[in-house]
Amino acid sequence: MASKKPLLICIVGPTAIGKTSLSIKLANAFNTEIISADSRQFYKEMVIGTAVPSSKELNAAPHHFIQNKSIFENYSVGDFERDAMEVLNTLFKNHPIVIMVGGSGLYIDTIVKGLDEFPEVSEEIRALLKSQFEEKGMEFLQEELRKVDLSYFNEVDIYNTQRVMRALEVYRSSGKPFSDFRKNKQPNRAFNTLYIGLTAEREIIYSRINKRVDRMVEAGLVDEAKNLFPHKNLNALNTVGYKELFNYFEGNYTLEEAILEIKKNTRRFSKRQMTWFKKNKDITWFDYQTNPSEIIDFIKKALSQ
RNA sequence: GGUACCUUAGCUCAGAUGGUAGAGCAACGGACUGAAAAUCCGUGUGUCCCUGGUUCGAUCCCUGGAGGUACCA
Repeated sequence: MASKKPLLICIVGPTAIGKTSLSIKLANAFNTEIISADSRQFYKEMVIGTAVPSSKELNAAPHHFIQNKSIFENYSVGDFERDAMEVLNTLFKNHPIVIMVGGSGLYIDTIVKGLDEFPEVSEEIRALLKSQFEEKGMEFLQEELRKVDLSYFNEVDIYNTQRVMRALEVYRSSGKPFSDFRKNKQPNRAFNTLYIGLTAEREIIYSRINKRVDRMVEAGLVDEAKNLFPHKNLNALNTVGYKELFNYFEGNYTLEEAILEIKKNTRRFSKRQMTWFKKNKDITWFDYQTNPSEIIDFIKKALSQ
């Protein structure tokens, strides 16, 4: 490689495709460590439903950002960018290559491409927006956004409450329109990136998902969710595999229905993941059955160029 | 074997005095800058069982089949 920059290998792909297993093999092959970019595997209270790597897998290679947070903490992409960049920079001091795996496209992009800087938003501002939305409805928020940030108003899906509220909380915190902060600047990262994508035909992905959900239930997912049920309103628990079981506990579904819903929502999730990754033309895709040694050779070849 | 009813989208079903069809679910496509496993937007994908007939025109009516369900034997 011409430059002396270290290399971040990003392993991406839909859920249940085998990213964890590949990442460990690559970490061992290149004698390095793994950064997880998975917005749910952070949380130590969720184990079965998030398909966290097993203790055997965790012992096979050093992992970062696995079960290092609690569902009672608020954790966001911005926090992840700060924390992960710090770990990454430390790792690069001793490792020319680091592996990052994850199914959360935004989290991957955040490390590779960076986020723009946005102001801090206080809990009070967020809470007020929420209550205004509940009392006065979406039109009220849309109207404010139209007045203070016409540019973003025209761009955003104004029926997406999360987006509209986000833009308004930034405006109310800073007095400046949200679109002013969206500079889309590409930070100069001190590393190169190589994307490895794992994929398969839709039918295969879906059948792997269905089987994995069955295995999760056998492994005790229902009990795990039952213990978390009292905290069901926490953001971190708005998660496939848990929210459907909360509905079962509340009597809205039978257990069988809840399990079918988990499978369906996981399928839809995997489709959204693919939509995100398809846009990224830098990803080299491999079939999920590809022998890891073939992928290792591919990386070595890329390194030598 | 007889009688009745049924056969329309991947599934469950609706429908038009005859003008090639539509709901729910599933599925599919897309967006994405601190909630992202979240949130939001968009899309009917069809040999209307087969076969002759009547008709300008049949998925609809008539003939004859095939398959299914129920009841009677």
